Amino acid sequence: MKKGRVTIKDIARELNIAPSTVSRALNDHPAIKKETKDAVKALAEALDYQPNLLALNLLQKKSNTIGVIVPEITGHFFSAIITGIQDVIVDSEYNIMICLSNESYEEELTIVKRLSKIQIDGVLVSPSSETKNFDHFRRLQKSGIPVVVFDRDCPGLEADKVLVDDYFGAFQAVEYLIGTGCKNIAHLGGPLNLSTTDHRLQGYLDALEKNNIEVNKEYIVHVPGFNHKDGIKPSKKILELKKRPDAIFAYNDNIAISAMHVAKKFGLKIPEDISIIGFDDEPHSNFITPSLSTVWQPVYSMGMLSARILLSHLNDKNTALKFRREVFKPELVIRASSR
Amino acid sequence: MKKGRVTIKDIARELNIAPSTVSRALNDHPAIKKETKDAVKALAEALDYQPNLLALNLLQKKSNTIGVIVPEITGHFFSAIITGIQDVIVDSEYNIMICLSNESYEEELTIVKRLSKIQIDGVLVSPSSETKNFDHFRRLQKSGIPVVVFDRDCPGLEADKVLVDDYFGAFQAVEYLIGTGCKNIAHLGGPLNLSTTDHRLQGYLDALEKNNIEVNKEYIVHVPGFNHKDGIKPSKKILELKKRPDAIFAYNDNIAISAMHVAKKFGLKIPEDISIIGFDDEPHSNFITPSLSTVWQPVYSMGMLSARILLSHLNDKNTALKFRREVFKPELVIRASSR
DNA sequence: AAAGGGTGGGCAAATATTTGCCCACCCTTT
DNA sequence: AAAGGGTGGGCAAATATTTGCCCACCCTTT
Repeated sequence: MKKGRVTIKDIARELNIAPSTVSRALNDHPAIKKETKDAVKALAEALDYQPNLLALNLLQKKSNTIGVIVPEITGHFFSAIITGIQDVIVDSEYNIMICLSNESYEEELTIVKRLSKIQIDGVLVSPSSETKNFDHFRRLQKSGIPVVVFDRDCPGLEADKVLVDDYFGAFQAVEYLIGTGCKNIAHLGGPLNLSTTDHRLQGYLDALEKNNIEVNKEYIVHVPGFNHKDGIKPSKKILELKKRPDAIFAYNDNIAISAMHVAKKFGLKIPEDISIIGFDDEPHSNFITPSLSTVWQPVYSMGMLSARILLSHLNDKNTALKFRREVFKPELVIRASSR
Repeated sequence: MKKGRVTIKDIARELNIAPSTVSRALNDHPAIKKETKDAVKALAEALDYQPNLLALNLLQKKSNTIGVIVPEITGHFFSAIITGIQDVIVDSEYNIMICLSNESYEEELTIVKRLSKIQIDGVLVSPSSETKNFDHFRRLQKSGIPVVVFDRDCPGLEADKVLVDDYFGAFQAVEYLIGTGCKNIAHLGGPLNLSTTDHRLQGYLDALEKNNIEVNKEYIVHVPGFNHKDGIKPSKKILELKKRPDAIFAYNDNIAISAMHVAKKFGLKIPEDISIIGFDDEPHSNFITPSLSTVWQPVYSMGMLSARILLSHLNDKNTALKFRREVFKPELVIRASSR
């Protein structure tokens, strides 16, 4: 009793019954009479018996763990999604293992190998910005592991997907800018090779076209990454243009904030001289000066829904056959950084 | 071969040897001759044999997983620490399981129970702000699981600790404010019952005392949480004081940013009318206007060191006897929000 | 008295791997 | 010829649990 944990055999020996009977008693198997069950349960309680999940895992060939693969967590976006995922999963019998790909295809590959080695039961993934080939996810699916893709799409991969209508968000933001009289609207686009980058760019382009504004190629500059520092040079590039834009629609809030930073350094007034709109609605965006207009996304809900979809597959293997595609609508939030 | 994964027995059958021999061959046991080893390894390769870690876990009574318990991850602080932890652990044979206590003692308790049920091998923890009793961590230690505490101390708990010298950081910040001529320095303190809150407050108090400035109780207001919104009311309370302070030292950057926000609403100029200094040096703090003076902490390194200490215990059970206590020095970063 | 059926629970296999112990075989030595 | 020792590898237990199959026992029925 002192050494090692209490097992089903200890209880069996004590009660002079077979381990199998203890197992059945604890699981309320009908073939066991009430007195035996009661005795077993009482002793299990008394000895503080804890079933050994490691043995169960081996028997059931599953680890009761689901993997979550995200590019990073230092920003607010993925952290909030993970919080949503966690809050759903915590009520299930599953544990979650969070893995960071650091926006690297290589690392993502390693993670997937690792997860499949520990016999993960399901995977939630937002691919790295380098990932163009999705065969590693297909391999998971082939070995029976459901995969749910969130936020960043994997074009061509058949899987459950929980996405945001980035196109719509971008279109709205740019139409709003046009509506307030901006004529020369620049776009600080996201890193290339990302569905979100493409869709936001397309929303920008279509909003211009719909309003008969000609696209100026110089007004579109893509940033190399997602952080503040990644927005500085591109912002300068745009603001140094001979025909300086009177508005910037940025890929995300971080980039929008660097654009504001640079614009101020250039002596521009926001929003009088230039309107700036971001994307994501990070918590601090409301508290900077001027407060940032941006496109809000239901991040937490996306996390929750992704997790729920995965759980539904895990609980009912049959549903794994048809994939769901859920697209959340983002919402434009106008604050002080735009006219 | 098609159904289910390849096991050691499949290889044994194919080669007409015993499974034990296959196991020894794969593990380069000296009792196996080279030819046998080569044959086994070749076939294992050919069949894409993957050892079943679930079986190994059961045998070794360990899950090869370490748990990381943090209060939240939506802020930059814990996300960056986790990134540091992850970057160290990823090179080991361990997996990490991140658990969010949501600043709740109850949830923390549930997490610990869960982790001990899945027979976690080690734990890295920053306790919730509600946690006053550390018996759940002691129980882990008693069952042989090393516990490393980071950032937020658990007073009275004997364990490895990786902390920041909050006292020193606060002292420096306040002395700097005094040095630039501020006479009435307020402190927006952190949530109560937190080692970091206590130490930063003490640094504030001692810096005042050392410079013969009397403490004004009205100048000390504690915030209820860590986010921007939690700083609004306390900031108003302080700025509405008859004798308005000429400087604020805030518990963290979020709170400092709300203070800036409120100060601007009050028509105050920063730093002319009031200096503001935060704590944490979050990435956006450099990009707001005016850029925020703050106290930088080596977050990423703290994560790495915590993970390294835990790994050292896991690799050598003997070192578990003496606990390490590492205290990082923070650094004051002066920007534009202070005179 | 034999057959039938229900109740309660035990045996042993199964999950995949490692490892202590043993043994066969062969060569060498006395 | 017997003893001794080294090499190579097999047997079976061990890890903790579940579960298919079986069986003993008892009562009832014909």
